[in-house]
Amino acid sequence: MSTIGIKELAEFAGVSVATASRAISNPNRVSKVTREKVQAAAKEIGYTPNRLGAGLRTSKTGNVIVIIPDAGDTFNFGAIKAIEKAASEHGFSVLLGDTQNLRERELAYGDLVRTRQADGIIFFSYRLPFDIEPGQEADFEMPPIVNSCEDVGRNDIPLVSINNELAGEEATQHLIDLGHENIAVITGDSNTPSTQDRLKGYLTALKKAGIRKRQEFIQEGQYCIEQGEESTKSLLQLKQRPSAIFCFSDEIAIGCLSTLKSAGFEVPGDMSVIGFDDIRFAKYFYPPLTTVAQPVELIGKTCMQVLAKLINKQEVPEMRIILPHQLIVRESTGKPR
Amino acid sequence: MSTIGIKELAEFAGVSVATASRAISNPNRVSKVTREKVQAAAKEIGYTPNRLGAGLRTSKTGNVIVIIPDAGDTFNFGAIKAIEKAASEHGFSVLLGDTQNLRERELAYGDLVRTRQADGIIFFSYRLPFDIEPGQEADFEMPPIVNSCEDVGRNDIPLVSINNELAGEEATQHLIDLGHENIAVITGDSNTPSTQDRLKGYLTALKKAGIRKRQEFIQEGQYCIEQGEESTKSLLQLKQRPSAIFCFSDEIAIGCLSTLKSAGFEVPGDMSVIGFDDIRFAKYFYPPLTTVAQPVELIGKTCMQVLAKLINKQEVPEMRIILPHQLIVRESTGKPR
DNA sequence: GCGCTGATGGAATACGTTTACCAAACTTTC
DNA sequence: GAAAGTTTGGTAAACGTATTCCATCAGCGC
Repeated sequence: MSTIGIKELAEFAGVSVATASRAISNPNRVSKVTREKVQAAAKEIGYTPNRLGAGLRTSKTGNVIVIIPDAGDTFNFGAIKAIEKAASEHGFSVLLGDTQNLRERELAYGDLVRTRQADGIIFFSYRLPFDIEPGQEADFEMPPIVNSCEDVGRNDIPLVSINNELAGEEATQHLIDLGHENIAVITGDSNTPSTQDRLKGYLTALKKAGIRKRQEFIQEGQYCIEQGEESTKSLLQLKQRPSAIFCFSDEIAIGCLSTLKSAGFEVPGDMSVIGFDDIRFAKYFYPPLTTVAQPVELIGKTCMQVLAKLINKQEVPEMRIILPHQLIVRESTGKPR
Repeated sequence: MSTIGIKELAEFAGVSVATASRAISNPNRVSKVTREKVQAAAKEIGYTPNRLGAGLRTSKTGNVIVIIPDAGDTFNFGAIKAIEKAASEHGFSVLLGDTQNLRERELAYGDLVRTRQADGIIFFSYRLPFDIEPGQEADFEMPPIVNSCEDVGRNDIPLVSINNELAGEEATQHLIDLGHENIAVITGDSNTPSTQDRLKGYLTALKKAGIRKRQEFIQEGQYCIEQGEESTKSLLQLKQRPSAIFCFSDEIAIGCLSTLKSAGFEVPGDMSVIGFDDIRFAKYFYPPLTTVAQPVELIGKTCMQVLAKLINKQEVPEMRIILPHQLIVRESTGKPR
């Protein structure tokens, strides 16, 4: 059972191998007549090009790898989905690289482009998926790679993100505007630039309003529901309790709301809660969650556009693309009692 | 800048190409001494095998494609994540194929194994990602493929699923046990076997309890939040309203709960609600959601195990693997008023 | 020393495609 | 009808690897 390759196709269509190849993968270098003839023949004998063979020749796989600490996180996954959509429009397939925050897995996925399983990388981690010292120059040629949502601070790698600091400030300001003075935060992983920046923004807002920072109001954590529960419990045990909590992700807010409810606190009556991300469940929370929306669709699309440019060795006009966020006021925030 | 291939590696390590290749990709066909020597050399000169070249030779890519109608759905995504984890343990990478229920995209992703971009397929759709008439024999050799969660009813393709009919019956029975007689359902896509089976189970439970089926209590829909909202509104407008709603997915239940709340209904006081899937948010709903848990981790792991067997041309002992579901009673169901 | 086993070397082939090269044929334009 | 341009054919090389074939060699038990 010999497989049908391009030689068989060429023979069947009555053209040369060269022409057959041109007709399949470079349709405009061939006359319309032959193109259609070849394509019809391909359909008839059931020819499908072997991308491995082609890839070996052209050094392209048509895959991009998305490296992400926790693909299960709703915000992260929204971004992946958006990337997948954009990728397929660009003719790429996406490989999923869920690292569970393990360095070993980050490196393994980062290797996929060196081993020619992928043409490029989009990563959502706060560290590069290569063995490079943070400040250092790379001692190898950097593959096509874009940095999304977490700014690793390299100016040789394009960044696609929102302005987390400003967003953090605005969220805090919203609470201040409502009259809150005792505002706690539950952060994400303090290694991540996103958390660091949002925290900066929070502090800036407090300072501008002349509100003293209280260390016990800053609960450092992880971007997950369980963290929201735990940190909220800690906050409720404080002698001087906050009247508002700024959760650095909507998942944290889920845990926070749930814990508040169990403890008999009314939201926003007894406690205002604001989230971050605007995941698609946010408006279905009880109460519907005030949050800072990140434009996931746009983030995904932009990442893929930039990556495609990099892969095709085109100029990337802007290395730091800052996309707009938006404060979405729903019903989980209100005036303090 | 010549790339370093296996020739260079062999030369550097002082062995033949054959031995170098054996040491890298078939470690037990070579003595420990040489194996370590070669691997050390590989590390030193930074050799990484080109999987394209290897793949071309071996006809293996190391990728599997997961084809799924809506990867954003929390249940679906849980399964993908589990597959990804299992895949990486088996040495595979996973390609993400979100079809948005478009036939064209299903076929495109199904083609990935013919074009040798993937070695196998796991699909969550109710139709095969190939052009085959439903009842027909395939006129080509079926690639390694496993059918997950939606039984397409082919005995030449392994199925990994729960028993949806039984699960549907048990969920309904739970409501009956609580004393409900007016039980509505909001289904998923009525093309899907999962919805068809759950519906069968629902009807069986009613019948066994001697409760008459009411057509207006059966709201056909989609597995999404918006459907939950819309169908719940319809149900609330009925002259004779149900006292309990069985939502065929937790996402539907989110929409349902939200609409009930807006309409001033207490859950479970005025209306009991039960979901399906036990997505990780289910227990954080208000009230925490009674639901039927699907073992997503196990589903993902099992799919990958079976697929790996298929890819390695090993015997698959069982073509229909039915995994256990579990009714999880939380606080969204109770006795009718 | 003999025969046996297991490890290795050297050379060559195949996987399926793209593309460069050059020549030939065909089409359009003036 | 000639010149210029476009399309095609034929051939061959290249991409990087695994693997086969056979020969060789080292080590080992007897």
